[in-house]
Amino acid sequence: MSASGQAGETPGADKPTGVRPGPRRKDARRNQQALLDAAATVFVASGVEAPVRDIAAEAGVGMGTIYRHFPTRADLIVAVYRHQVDACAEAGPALLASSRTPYAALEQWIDQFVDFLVTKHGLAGVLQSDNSGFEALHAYFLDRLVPVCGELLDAAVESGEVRRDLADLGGLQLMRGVGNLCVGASNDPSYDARRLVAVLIAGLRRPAG
Amino acid sequence: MSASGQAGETPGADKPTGVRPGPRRKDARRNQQALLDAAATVFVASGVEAPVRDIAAEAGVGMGTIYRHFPTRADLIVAVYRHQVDACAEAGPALLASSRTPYAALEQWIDQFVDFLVTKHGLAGVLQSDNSGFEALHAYFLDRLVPVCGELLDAAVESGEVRRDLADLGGLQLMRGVGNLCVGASNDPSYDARRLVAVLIAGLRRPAG
DNA sequence: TGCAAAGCGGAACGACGTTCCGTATCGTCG
DNA sequence: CGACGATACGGAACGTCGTTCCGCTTTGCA
Repeated sequence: MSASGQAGETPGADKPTGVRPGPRRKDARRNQQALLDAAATVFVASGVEAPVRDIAAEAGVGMGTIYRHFPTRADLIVAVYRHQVDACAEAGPALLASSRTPYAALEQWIDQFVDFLVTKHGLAGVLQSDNSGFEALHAYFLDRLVPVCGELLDAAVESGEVRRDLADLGGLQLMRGVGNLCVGASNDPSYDARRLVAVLIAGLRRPAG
Repeated sequence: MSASGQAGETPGADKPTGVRPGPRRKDARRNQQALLDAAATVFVASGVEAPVRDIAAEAGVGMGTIYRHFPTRADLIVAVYRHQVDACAEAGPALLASSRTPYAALEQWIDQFVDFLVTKHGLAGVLQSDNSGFEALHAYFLDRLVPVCGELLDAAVESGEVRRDLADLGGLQLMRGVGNLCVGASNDPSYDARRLVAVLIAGLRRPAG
């Protein structure tokens, strides 16, 4: 099941973040880093849907190299944004501890997530499962973030701030909804994803005071 | 209304929507209809993102023919779903007149719109502006539906059911939000777009009674 | 220093949207 | 009724994309 398939190879169970067993050879390691840098640059300039060739060119490597290090573009995207995703995941419990109420924590966490998505051109558009070849990206983002989101949601239900009939909505659906609302947000200044997400989150709330 | 691009060819500026200016020659008219039927069939079978060649093959025509009748795939999609879009547009004022409150009308109208989107595989995914070459589709759907949605929203604000601070949200943003929430809904049974849309619409409501 | 193994570049492939143009068909006018 | 120009047709061809493949180069170890 291709649990990981990220930069290096992590055969066993997944190790959360952190150390990756880089390639054995020095030039390979250097190219891998060049690829990551180039991808980050190109993603900022042209969005995450930029042609693979552009990234290879920016890094000064051939097509074979890019695909050996990152079997699919999704793996590259995951590698580039991995630490930001991890930061977002780790922010969840922290917010839950520091905020006044679970709902406030959920609000802030979603805000942070939306910021992340909106900042990266086209990232949200690629999070949809109907796209082809992005299972890895999907898998990583979701595996990492869904449990956090689910916990926040559950806590907010438990505290009575969120409608009980939404208890079974689940972190996955909420995240997909939020992600979907962010699609196209970076391209069109007349579309305010943050505002719509805020409306969605407001809709979770229990009606009467 | 109508800014553009529909079935036939538009030599100069725009042409009024609604009536098809069928081609002058009989075989042309026949092929155009065959294309529409084929497209409808293929869209149901493979989604609206099906390759143009598949549609041409299903219709038994060549590539040139399909592009002469429908300069871009978006025009074909618009032509196929035009009457459903029109029906949706016309349902707006009717619901406003027949429902107990403007908010109820808005709810029902959105429901109908979501049904439409979810039923067509991948249609929602194509409504995003970040995709290429779908301006025509975007233009038609939006030109037709946005004013209706805006009216319903305005009425619901006016009646005090919807938060006043959302008065300037506009039909466009609300529709884009709803459309975005429907992305990928047909492919993944675990994602309930209708439910999330309901949450979004609930979020429009004024909080305390 | 030699020699696998590991890694590299980029040509090549297939799918796609779209364009182009030689040919076939239509409908009209003589 | 039989041409003849306009109209429409088919499908090959082009450019772009993601991805694969393979002959060559580099590396690191003995």
